[in-house]
Amino acid sequence: MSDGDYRLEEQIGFLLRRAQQRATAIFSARFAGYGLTPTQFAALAKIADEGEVSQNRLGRLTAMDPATMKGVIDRLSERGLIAGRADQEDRRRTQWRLTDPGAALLAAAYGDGFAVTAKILDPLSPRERATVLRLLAKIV
Amino acid sequence: MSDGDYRLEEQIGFLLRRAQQRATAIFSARFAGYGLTPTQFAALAKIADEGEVSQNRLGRLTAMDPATMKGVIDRLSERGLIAGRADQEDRRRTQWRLTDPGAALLAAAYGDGFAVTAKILDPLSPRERATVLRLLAKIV
DNA sequence: GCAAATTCGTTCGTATACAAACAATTTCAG
DNA sequence: CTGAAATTGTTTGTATACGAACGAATTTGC
Repeated sequence: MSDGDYRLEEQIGFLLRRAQQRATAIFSARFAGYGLTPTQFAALAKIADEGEVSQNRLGRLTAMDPATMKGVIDRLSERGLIAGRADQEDRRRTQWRLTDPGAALLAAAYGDGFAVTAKILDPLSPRERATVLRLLAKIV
Repeated sequence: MSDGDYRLEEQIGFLLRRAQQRATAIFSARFAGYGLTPTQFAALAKIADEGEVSQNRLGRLTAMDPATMKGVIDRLSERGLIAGRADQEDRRRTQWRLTDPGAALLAAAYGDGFAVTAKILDPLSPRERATVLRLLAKIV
């Protein structure tokens, strides 16, 4: 396989990495005031959806492995945005829910979440936006 | 903005993060024998393209900031895959090139790079593959 | 020419991301 | 019922990723 054939800029992996860099940058700019990262926001949103959820299950819902999930949970918990309790039925589990400040912060932030999505997709036409979402969902 | 409106799974940022997780997993499985990460492979491929390249310029070509680039350079250099020399014309710069073992490893790995790309795109039709590359290039 | 601005590379701190190994607990199979 | 298997959460180590601040060197603007 000759060198000249491999064009990094055309590889899907490289494009995905760069697209995610731009997406994260747009998110960070918009969420600087909240002090939330993309993964932290995803965790809060999913806890809100579930009402109460175990740590590992939250990890599966937000696509974080257990080790990563622990760090995210620890930081949200230290900030008082979520609270955990030991599960009586399964003593391995910790169930997590939003605190009132966490719910209030999330409620205020949802609109910015939509704004981030809109800005990331801004270079595309409405038709292209639907296409890219559909194709990405297929390769996930 | 009501909670129920925000569906994490449909946000472009979340899809990009999950797609990249899958891409990285496929890369890691294929490149386990080389002990190369996606960014390390990208750096080697770009150094090969350039012949000789400064650290910051390599970072721009591979989409890594200077702090990240340093870590990647250090690990490739410690393994003897690349070698650096002080630039006489601009004494702030270090110029990097492949060593013979680095060039040999890269030559052997190119084919696996194509295989990774093919496997990531496997769920898509040829037409869809071209579309997703084109749309991702637009949002980068 | 020369001060200001920029560039190059480094360092520190924080936050994902994941492999691997682990103890505690629960579930499953025979 | 009981030993094996699976699940839950933790810890350690390695590797991106990037903001911020920094000294050294170079380029720019006037």
